Amino acid sequence: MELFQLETFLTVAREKSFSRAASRLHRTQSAVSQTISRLEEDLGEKLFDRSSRDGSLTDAGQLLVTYAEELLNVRAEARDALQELRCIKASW
Amino acid sequence: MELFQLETFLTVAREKSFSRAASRLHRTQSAVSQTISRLEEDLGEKLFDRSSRDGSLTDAGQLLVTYAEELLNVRAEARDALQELRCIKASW
DNA sequence: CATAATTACGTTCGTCGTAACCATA
DNA sequence: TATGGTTACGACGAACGTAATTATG
Repeated sequence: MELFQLETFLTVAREKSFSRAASRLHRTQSAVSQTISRLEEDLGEKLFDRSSRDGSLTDAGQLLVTYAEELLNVRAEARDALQELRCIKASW
Repeated sequence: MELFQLETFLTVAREKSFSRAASRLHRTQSAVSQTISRLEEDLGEKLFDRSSRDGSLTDAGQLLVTYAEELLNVRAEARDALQELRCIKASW
């Protein structure tokens, strides 16, 4: 479970579509599909229900959304904090 | 900035040594060194002060510790939650 | 049938270990 | 000079895109 995979997962979950997620991520449908497959394999859980093509999440998928959001938010905070530190040090 | 890299970083920071971190992570010194180098390159910041060999953190390194801890904790929570879901579903 | 997702294939990039190298206490 | 960290090198795995395939509405 890496942040790159979670970013992909969350984009698909939000767009409710592999193809729209791919477009938003500037990747191909194929790449997104492969990344999600690897994440599912790693977790041992399907995250999306492929039977209906409306991009609906499984139970595990729904559960993961919240954690994925938090993880990506914290990473963003970390980046901001580092940037802030750079600014402070530059003004020395 | 990926969780794999942060796990490596945090282990080095806690052990205050690349070699002890490597041992704990069941990797070689070299692998740990390379992973840290890539992370530093990605962030555009040195995280450890190599001049003194006591494994001391730079300002950026100290700042990152807190975020790295939180990120790894949240991932652990996510894994626990998924496991819990599996147990619940198994009892159906 | 048209659109969405998966699979196959070759390429690229990050991590790995081994081994050689550099540095410092 | 012994120990800790880095660099060079080749191997492996995960990501990529293209293109062919499958499946669903």
